[in-house]
Amino acid sequence: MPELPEIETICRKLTPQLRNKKFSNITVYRSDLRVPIPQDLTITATKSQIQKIHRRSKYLLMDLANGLSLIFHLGMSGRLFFTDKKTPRNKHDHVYFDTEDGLHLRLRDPRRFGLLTTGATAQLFDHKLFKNLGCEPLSSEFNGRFLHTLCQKTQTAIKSLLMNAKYIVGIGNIYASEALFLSNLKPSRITQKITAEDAANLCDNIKSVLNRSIARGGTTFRDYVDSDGKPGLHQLELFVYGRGNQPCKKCHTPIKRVTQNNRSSFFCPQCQR
DNA sequence: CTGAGCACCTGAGGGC
DNA sequence: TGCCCTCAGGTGCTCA
Repeated sequence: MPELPEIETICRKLTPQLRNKKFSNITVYRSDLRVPIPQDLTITATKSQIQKIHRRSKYLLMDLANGLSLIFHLGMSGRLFFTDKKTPRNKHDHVYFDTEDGLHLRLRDPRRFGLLTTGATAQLFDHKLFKNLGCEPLSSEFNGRFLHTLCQKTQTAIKSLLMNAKYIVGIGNIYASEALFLSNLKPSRITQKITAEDAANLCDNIKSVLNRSIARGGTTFRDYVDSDGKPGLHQLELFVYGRGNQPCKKCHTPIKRVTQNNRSSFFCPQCQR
């Protein structure tokens, strides 16, 4: 479900509510997510202060005072949200987190493509889940030259490259489609045919679409909500994603939907080349 | 090694 | 109402 802007939104919302607090109790109802939830989580992650909540790629991380970090991934259908403790349990509410001051957070994930595990904070980026991750698109390291070099040394469709986390993290199906539209590049354009100028432009558009979405609390295309149950607003600004057969907002040509790597790609056949 | 294809899992929505 | 199909914000394995 969520891409970088949605995880960033959740991260920013959780920080003021959880920082410097402790989980008094964690209850696991179902542990067989994509990566099984460790048996000892209910012991190791309680009674220790939450010092920092941050994001790497589409992972949400909570660093605890005891040197352990909680690692969350929401997959396609995951939600991390506060609710009343008395709210009846949905059958896909896999974990309950109670804080010492009475907050109640739940992890819900119907498809179970997400994960919740732990890792040593000091060696987090040597962790199996992180060690092969590429560049953060909102960092200064990610610039036009970096992207152009990447395009030169790979031979694939540009959209596949943008969505490949070993090169660039956090960009999923929505933002890849949107950034390519803003750059007038069709998703199937072969990377080696991307010029330095295209790459610089695409890089700027990736940053701006991600930043604009974060500013609007993310994109709610189907059912994304943040930790307060609020949907995002960026879907109001989508140019192509989910708009198959509808007129292009720039030139009125019908938007095309094609399948690429088993995922839908949307683009304007007139504006994007 | 690289890149494409598919599996993992559940639910929603449309057509008949 | 039900059945069968397609589709869904991700990732990682397998195969050529």
